[in-house]
Amino acid sequence: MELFLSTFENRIDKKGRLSVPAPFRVVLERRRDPLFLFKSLTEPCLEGCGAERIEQIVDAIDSMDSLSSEVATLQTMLSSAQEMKLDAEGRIMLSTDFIEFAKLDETALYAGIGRSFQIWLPERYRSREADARARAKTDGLPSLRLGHGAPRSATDNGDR
Amino acid sequence: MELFLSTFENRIDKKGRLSVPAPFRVVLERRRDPLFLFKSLTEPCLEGCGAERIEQIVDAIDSMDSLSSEVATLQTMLSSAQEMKLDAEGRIMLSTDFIEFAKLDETALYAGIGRSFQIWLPERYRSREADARARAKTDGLPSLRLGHGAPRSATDNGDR
DNA sequence: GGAAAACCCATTGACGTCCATAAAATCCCA
DNA sequence: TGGGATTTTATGGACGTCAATGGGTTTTCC
Repeated sequence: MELFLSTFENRIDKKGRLSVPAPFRVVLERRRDPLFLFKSLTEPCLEGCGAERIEQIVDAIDSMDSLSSEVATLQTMLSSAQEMKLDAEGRIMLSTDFIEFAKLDETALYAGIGRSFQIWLPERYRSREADARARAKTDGLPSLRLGHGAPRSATDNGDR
Repeated sequence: MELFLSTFENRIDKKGRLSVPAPFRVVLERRRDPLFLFKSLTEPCLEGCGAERIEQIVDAIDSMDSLSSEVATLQTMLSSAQEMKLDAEGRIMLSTDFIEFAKLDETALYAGIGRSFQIWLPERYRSREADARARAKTDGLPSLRLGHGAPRSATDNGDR
């Protein structure tokens, strides 16, 4: 598998250490990509992604008007981003800044959403999930135009 | 890593010394680049970068109409730039000019924004960050669909 | 001679590394 | 097929290292 899927709940110990789910670890190892976490711009959760996403943002900033508010927004993302090093047991250390931002306490919920994942306070995530399901019932499903999304082959290989 | 990311808060001691965050130092050392600081043109903060970036600005000036006001603006940046020498412990000495410009007092906040970083008075930075997040919630996220790779939509699609 | 800068060393607290344990999943062989 | 054995995973704690910080001493330049 090469995508982040499913959800996992793990404990955060007193030192702020948090195990990365084993299935996510194999995805990261396979991509041979460092892991970055940053604070979501729109929701009280953390987002995990690979280096290519970070580089995308850096390049976007360089090509935009440096006075635009969009640049300020992208800079906010970068300045909250941290490269996470896994210890021998596959754990990351969450800074107090991260913990407070996502309002985490003793357990964290990983939600895999394909090419990236999010980290939530479990109760908060579940209530959002319930909202989303309710909305789907009233508003119907977003149209999924499949097939034209990824014109490239499966192997992506973003080395340097 | 080769980018300036994340934020760090360090103290300015009585002598005006300020530690450069260790991750930033390794970026500079790896590029074997001296560190330059200059006053931001648009905000009350200092900007830090390597020599490479300074040369970029110089080249940009050379290729522009020397009478344009943009050139004058860029020249203003250069004229405030100082090469910073690190002491054995990785600290720089801020001139009173710099300190007054950014209105720093006891602690300074480093904000990594990719190829460069900024130095802020912590409270000032945080209020600006809050503004950016509020804007992102109402205006939506900047779309960054450039570059190569997967033509995904923006980050997480939080709004609806 | 005095102020400021460069240099050197000490402290402390955070973080990375290593090791131990328990629970769960997987394997294996009768 | 079932139950014991082995491996993997999650979690917790101990300890060493290094970054950040502060203070002191020497050097440099008016």
